[in-house]
Amino acid sequence: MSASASKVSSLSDEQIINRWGFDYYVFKALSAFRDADYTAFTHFTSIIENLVVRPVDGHSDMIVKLRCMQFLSRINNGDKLDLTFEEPKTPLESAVSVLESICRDMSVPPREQERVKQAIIETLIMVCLRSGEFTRAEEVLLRHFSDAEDSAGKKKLFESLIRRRRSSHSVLQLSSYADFKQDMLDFIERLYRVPEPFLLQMLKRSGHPGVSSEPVTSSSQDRQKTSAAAEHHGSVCACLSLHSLRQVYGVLSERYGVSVSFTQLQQELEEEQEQEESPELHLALSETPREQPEPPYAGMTISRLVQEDDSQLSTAEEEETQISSPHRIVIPSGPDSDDPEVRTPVRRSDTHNHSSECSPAQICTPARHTQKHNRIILSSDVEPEDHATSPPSSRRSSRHKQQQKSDHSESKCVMVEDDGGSSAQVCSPARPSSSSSSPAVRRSARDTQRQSRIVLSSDVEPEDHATSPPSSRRSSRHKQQQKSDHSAGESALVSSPAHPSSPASVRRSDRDTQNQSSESECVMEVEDGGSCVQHSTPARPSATDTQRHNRSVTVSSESEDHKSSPATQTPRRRSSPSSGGAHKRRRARWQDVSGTHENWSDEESLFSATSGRSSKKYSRKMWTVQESEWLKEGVRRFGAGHWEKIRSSFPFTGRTAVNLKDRWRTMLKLRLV
DNA sequence: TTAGGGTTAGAG
DNA sequence: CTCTAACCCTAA
Repeated sequence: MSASASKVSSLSDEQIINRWGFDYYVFKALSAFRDADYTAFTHFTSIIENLVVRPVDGHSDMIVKLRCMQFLSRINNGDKLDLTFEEPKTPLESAVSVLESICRDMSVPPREQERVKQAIIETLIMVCLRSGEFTRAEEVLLRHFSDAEDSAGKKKLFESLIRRRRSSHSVLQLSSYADFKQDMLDFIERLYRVPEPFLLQMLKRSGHPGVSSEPVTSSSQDRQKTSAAAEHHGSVCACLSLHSLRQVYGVLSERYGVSVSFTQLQQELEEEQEQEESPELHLALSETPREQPEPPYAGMTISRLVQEDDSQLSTAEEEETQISSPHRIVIPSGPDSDDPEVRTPVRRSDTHNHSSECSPAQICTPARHTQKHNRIILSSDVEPEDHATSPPSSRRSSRHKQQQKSDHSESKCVMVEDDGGSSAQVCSPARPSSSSSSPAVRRSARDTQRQSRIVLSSDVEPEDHATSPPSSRRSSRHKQQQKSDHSAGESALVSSPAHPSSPASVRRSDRDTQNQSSESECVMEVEDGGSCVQHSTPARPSATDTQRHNRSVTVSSESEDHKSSPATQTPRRRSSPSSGGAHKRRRARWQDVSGTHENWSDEESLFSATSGRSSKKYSRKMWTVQESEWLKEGVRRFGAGHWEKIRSSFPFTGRTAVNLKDRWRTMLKLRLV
């Protein structure tokens, strides 16, 4: 017990519940995509994006799901050439990158990978041709088009269309982008079947009418497979009859060495139930820890959990241990085999326990608590806002002053980074009334950036700067040879937040019919305006980070004298503004967040696209807090030096193992870890 | 692949 | 111009 208790306590209710929400919205997003309701899809991805900013109990399947969402978001916006998810790339090129990540993580047959990639490239070329972007089409053709024989004919055709500057051709007319989207969806679904989310199961179980239990169905899959997959993901919580349960229990207990008999167990359950209605026991499928189990699993009791794709059994052993306690039965979901999903909730007779059952309280997640907070951003929408669109631009300038200026500005929104490490964004209700009363919503609003900005930041935005074009980069640049001495300067300044590398993003204006862009009213309440793509969020610049670690670092640029030996010494945190500081700081962060970086590049946005491509050769991408968190978690989990492993265990995009290593070095230097 | 020194973008 | 986080290069 105690063990389990501690386990449970390691996760906050928010993490657990956010996880349920996450699973649910991923499921809904896929359903929407399948139904060709792309507006809804973008709305769901927006919600997900916002959700993930909060601490979430993350498991590895979360990464898989996020990748799928990223992929589909890019596909969804693939016909909008003016959008970008990653700096210079078109949405479909970004989709190819995501595809590669997916294939790396999930072992996709090379042929399939090639086929999908080729389909994406062909579509991209057609999109370019249709919109008259011949140069770009040519570029794509040369760079990515397969040299395979079977595509030689197409290549020729495209070449000729490009040469003749033809943007209409029967081939172009024939292929519909909508079909392409569905094809891509089929690919994703073949690859990873999303289990029915816990929340839906609960709803169903509670007898709520109108809940369809149908898991995602994929056109190309047979039903059987579907259900098998679902089971296997462990998340299905079907109620079994007592009889079946007994049988299943017998088999499993034998297999895993559980000595408690079913009857005993049942009695205990009943007793407990009587004593407290509380929900405690549920048999559930526990999640199998996907990667190696790290910590001791204390008791995992829980129910639910979505399991990953293939669950491996290796966990069986571990789980076994846990089983010892009578009430807690963990049944590993087996390999694909037939394991039943079990979970019965309470004895079936009492129907009403459902409710209790559902109570979150008990959910524990499986082992490794991995990243507790995954924060990812994904926005999908593109927003067509017209006018103004919030001037994206400015962000950079504001940055430095964040500290100060913030003060007066509002106080409402704050970003909280937690000290604990998780980063949370809190927004206090900044916005005024507006519709959203519910907190929940608050963030969601984000989707449109503008809104989000507004909402969240209410004031933050220094509007003024808005204009400042980021562009002003200084060209100065020749190398300074003199760098000599001080290397020191490590001042704590972490300052610069990420600067957006690119200026504003422009957002595309036309909203097309497809609805892809979600824009619309953004969802919930929020003001409708537009939405935009970038999500601004999280990224707080490093400064933030720093702070989060409590080291308060200064933001100021003042010089810190350099102490000669910087690194080691504590970079004094001097400035931290004491007292009131907190406020300010936060605000500052918030500022950053909100407006400032619109371009937190790719990374930031798992789903979002920015428009406006900047074609600079390479622009540096500042590390977001989320990325740093992942890195820390990765080091904690795998140890420093295992960069590649860490990289592949978190949804980093656009970061190489070397980048991770460099970032870690920087973090050490700054004593952020 | 990683470690570690050198280079560069870009803020102050 | 200075300074530094992010990047790059390359030996091991």
